[in-house]
Amino acid sequence: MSSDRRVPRQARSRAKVDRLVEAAAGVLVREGLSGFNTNRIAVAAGVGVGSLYEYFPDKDAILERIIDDMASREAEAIEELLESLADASLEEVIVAVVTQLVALYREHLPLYRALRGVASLRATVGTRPGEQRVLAAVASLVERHGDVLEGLDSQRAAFTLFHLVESLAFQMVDQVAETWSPQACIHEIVRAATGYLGLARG
Amino acid sequence: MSSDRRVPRQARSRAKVDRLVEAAAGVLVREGLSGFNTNRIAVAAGVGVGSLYEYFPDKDAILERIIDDMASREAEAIEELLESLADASLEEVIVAVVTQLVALYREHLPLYRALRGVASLRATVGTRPGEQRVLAAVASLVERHGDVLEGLDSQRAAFTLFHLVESLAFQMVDQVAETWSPQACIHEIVRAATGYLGLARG
DNA sequence: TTAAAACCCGAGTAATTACTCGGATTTTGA
DNA sequence: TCAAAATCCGAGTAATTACTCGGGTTTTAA
Repeated sequence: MSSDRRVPRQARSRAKVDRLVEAAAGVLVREGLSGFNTNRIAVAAGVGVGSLYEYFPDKDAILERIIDDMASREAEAIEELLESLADASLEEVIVAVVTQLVALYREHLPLYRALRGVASLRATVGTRPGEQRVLAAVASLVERHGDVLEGLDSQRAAFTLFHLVESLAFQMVDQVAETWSPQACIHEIVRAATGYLGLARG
Repeated sequence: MSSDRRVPRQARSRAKVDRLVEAAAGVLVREGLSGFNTNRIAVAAGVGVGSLYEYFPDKDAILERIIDDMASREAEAIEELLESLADASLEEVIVAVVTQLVALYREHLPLYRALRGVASLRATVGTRPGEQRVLAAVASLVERHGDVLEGLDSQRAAFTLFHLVESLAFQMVDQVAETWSPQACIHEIVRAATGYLGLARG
């Protein structure tokens, strides 16, 4: 399960590991998965290959680390937003989350493009702790607004709502963000989410 | 652009190419992308490596072929369904398409799992002719039901609707089909789709 | 001060693998 | 019938690359 490699204790080595992860992400973006090799990563990070293997048991561990970092950053952003909007209406929360997600994807589009494919290739799809936590937060959001919602199982609704928003946000940023305005993207996704929940007005 | 390799003319070689593609898909499913190598594919197909390279310029071309085959099969299935339901109500069409898609993913889940990741890694995402045709068909569907729909741009709605349905269908089959019944999956997706379109009843 | 611990390194190795090539076999069409 | 075209093949090659290892440098703490 856990890495059998050295844990960086000194500031020097901790910084090096960070550089390594960042450089690796850059390599993945620039060279693609087929160009993602440890020698290149080491060079890009200005580090010897040996050092890389001091801290990562194998190539895959670096990839895993990149994915985990991104996933937990995204999860944290959403969780924070949900917390800070604990008293807002459901519509407001949805608009805020969608806006945030679209902005996030736009900002880091190349990396997300690369990671989407890579991540869905792994065995651990859907079992990342970050995703589980977000799902739980969304479920509690749904429960808290149970009065406006009718007969929705909060677990199910959370799954549907989360994947609905996330998938659409990525697809739009990835494929039509050049054509559609960000507002248009957000509007479409919000319409889908509120529509699913039955919040839409005539 | 186009392959500079031999085009199979005799029945023998056409059958061989088919066996090759099928075997390659099997290798991808069983061994993953990292085990997807031409030598193994050739053995699995009961064919010499040399023969493989008679008909495919490189390894990537086989992968491309597998993806294209799957994508066009899916596109054709949807197009046929849309045609055969030209006179049905919008709800009926949506239920039918969602049902079909969920069934399709369930039937070939391992291959779809493998291909989703691989496909989204390619440069040609979103530009497959099959997808373009489906998008056009959905747009025309939306236009035909313009009376029930209000102020929806058919191009935009087609994109949103299509990706909404396809992403949710895959995610559900992939992650919760063991937990939820197929009916539950279909219900959730249909609710999202009709909700987006504003067809939901009070 | 100094030994131990932490850190750094990159040439080298062993394994993998995409793809070629030259020649054998089969099919076709005149 | 027979030459040209199509097909088949798999040992071999050149390139790539994950990872090790032995030895060096820096930091820590007693």
